[in-house]
Amino acid sequence: MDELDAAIVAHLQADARQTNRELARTVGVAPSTCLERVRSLRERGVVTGFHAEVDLGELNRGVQALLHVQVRPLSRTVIQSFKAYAMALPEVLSVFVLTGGDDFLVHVAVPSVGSLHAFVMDKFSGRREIVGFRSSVIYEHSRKPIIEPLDV
Amino acid sequence: MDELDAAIVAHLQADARQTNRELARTVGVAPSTCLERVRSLRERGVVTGFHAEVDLGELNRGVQALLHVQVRPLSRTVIQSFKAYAMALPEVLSVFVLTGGDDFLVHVAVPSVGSLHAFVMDKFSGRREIVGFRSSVIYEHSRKPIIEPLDV
DNA sequence: ATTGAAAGATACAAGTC
DNA sequence: GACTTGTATCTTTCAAT
Repeated sequence: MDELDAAIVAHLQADARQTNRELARTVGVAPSTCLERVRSLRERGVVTGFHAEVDLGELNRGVQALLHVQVRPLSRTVIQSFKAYAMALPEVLSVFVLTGGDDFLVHVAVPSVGSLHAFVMDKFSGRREIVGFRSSVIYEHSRKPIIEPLDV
Repeated sequence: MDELDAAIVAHLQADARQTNRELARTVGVAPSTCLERVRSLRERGVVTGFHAEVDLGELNRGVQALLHVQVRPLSRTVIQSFKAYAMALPEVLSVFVLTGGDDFLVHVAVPSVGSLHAFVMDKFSGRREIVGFRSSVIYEHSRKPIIEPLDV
């Protein structure tokens, strides 16, 4: 991970579809060198994939929320099965498992506030392992476009 | 947004770097048709960009946490400036602004638990607008690879 | 709106320093 | 490890359906 690798990783996070020639010119090396570096970054697992980003509003999912869930008992089985259950729901974007093991944070995106209410009622209310529940609507979510390596 | 658009959006989320030919063959149309659909999806803002995904561990950021922050007073200025402050910190991945306006959720990735402690102390402890603070280490974060449109 | 073919640009591999 | 050159493949445009 030298300076060149870091520059390539940064530019690929910003635009994964620029041509290898363009990327090479931007970071100041020959195209073949750049291609080899990108290949190496993928093989080493630094770059894990290339993905299109979508607009949630355009996908009829303009309302986002965070669902804070507490489950019991604190067995591996309960935690794993709740996580699998949540990830299988179409409304869910991602699931955070928090240390301690009793807390989940579920990030969802749904068509409307009304459908959020229905979703919570239909998919979470009945579950016996849930002993605590709180939902917050997201007013705004800013993700950093480029994630840089931190100094050791 | 017909079936073809949905299929293209799904496949581009899974792999943004497959060739147009390959994508066309997968969804069952001619390459030129596929190219025109992708262009239209970008122009309509359904697909907002193409980005490389990186491994946080490889970037020396193997420890993730969620910082729950409450600020006061509830003025637009305080909220905006706190958000801008957080987004400018290299350790921060994303910031959620929650409805009500008093709550932020800050997603961070740092090299170690020790550096998390230092980060919280150095960057949040001193700030006068913060009236509540709680941090949770993330044991696991599963993001769904493909986000699908929901029915109206 | 979709298609097929033609023109220009690109990725990728081989060989050299 | 990086660069230059050559070839196969791809993107992109355009006239036609």
